[in-house]
Amino acid sequence: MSDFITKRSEDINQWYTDLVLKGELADYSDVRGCMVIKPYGYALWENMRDVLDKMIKDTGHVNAYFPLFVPKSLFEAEEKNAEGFAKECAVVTHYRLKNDPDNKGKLIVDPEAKLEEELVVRPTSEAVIWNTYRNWIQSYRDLPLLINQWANVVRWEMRTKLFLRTAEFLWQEGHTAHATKNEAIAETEKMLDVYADFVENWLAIPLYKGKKTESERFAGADETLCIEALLQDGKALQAGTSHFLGQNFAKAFDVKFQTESGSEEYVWATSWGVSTRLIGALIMTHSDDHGLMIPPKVAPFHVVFVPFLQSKNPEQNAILLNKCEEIQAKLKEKGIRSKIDRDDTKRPGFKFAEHELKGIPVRVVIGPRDLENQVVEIARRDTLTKEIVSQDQMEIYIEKLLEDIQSNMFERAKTYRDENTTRVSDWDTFKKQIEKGGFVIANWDGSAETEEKIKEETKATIRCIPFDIPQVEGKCIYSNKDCNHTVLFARAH
RNA sequence: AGGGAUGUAGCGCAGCCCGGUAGCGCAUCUGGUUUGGGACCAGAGGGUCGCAGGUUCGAAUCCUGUCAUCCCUACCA
Repeated sequence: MSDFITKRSEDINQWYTDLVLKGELADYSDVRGCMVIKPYGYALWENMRDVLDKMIKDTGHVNAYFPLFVPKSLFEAEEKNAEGFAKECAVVTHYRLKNDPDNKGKLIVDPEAKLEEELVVRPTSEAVIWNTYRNWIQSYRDLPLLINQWANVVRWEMRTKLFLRTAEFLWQEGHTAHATKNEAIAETEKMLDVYADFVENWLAIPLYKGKKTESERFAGADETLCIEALLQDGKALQAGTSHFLGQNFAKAFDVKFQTESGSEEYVWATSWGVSTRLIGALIMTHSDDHGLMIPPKVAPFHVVFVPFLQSKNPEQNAILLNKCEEIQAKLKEKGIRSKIDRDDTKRPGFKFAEHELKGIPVRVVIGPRDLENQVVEIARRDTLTKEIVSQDQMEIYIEKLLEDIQSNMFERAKTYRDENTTRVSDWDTFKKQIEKGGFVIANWDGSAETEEKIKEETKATIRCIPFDIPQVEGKCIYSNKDCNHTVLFARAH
């Protein structure tokens, strides 16, 4: 059947693409490198966004919106940041089209309408925001300034992959200004914890938290903290980052404030972001050969009802649908989102497969036999098991079941992650382990040269210097020098 | 950006070598029989063959260019 998806064991990249397309999360567009997020995928994003937005606000931040376009002169003000993004920027050079005199009905760029200064389509908003902050910050009383924005950004990628790497993507970016270095560092750490909380407890994706090495650091940052996930293809994925920007942007944009004692100082900055890439992480962490598996806490629908409708039996259909609506109303009181599959042209087996493909956590099946017996059949997506449950108190059963599914999905992902995290101490084992996939814990001498050599020879990078794995004395996996940096290696997306 | 492959109906493909009326399967629509794990029968609709040039009496087919997608490298959230 054409609707079947490729098995993970056959081709995991095709499996992933099948899940996104056939699960109706997104579609390819006719625009290079850009995708269309379909209603079902966008509903998932909205749920994720709403939860995270609340967490960001609960930690004292407010939302604002800054322009899509960045004048080139502003963009280049912070040199390291500009250099880091330069080769993936889309640039607007003209502001007008006109009719093509040689080709009726076609348009050409009007050469008369060249912009005096080119506009960079934001790959990130530090430049525009810091240029604005200069005007907003005069005194220590204006600090801290804690602002977040939900926006789209563009990074001109050569090779794209649905959700995981697209030219345009949606994200949130927080940009904060502080009076002291310590306060900015605390903010950087706090937001990393917010991300970790969100990703582990809502998306059910286990993480390693840590800090980036200098070579993996965000351009323009003094320190980059990150959360790293392990996907089912054995590759690591940076799921979110939080940057301590020092005074780099304050100096580049001349953002100073007057202290209580009257002196003038540059402010300290942070920025932090997560994107629609998290949807890719979610898909690649939880799904199986039957399709998507969406954690209940962010699923567009918690429950789908499949009544056994028969096109020639409208009376019975009405009774079945009534029963579904009755249960649906009770579920709604508990905050459980559900939908009823009212299609009477498809057979039940087809529908089961369809809803499994879309990853709906719980399926409630009800037919004439169940009506007689006052029961329903409840199937859970994570284990694919079914149970017959009495119709009274169903909403309590389902509420509990959703919690079980959420925690089971996290535990299962954590087991996979832990089983694929290996500590090694010799180079041969290191290479073999990297080849197999997963995280490899090893000691590193701290030098960029060693890091680079390891990358050249194994394609593995240092994902982070992890916070939750003890730093131990030992010899560097590559150079054999004594050292005490214990780091996390993996091949990454 | 480099190497390889592919663009023909909504999807998956055949036809191309050897130029001569556009095909198949799935999906869709209509009617009927079905319905507790991806139903069956009959009929119907749907395509400027990625796009632009060229060769030719004639191009899906040959030639040139171009764009896009997929895989492998490089880069990246």
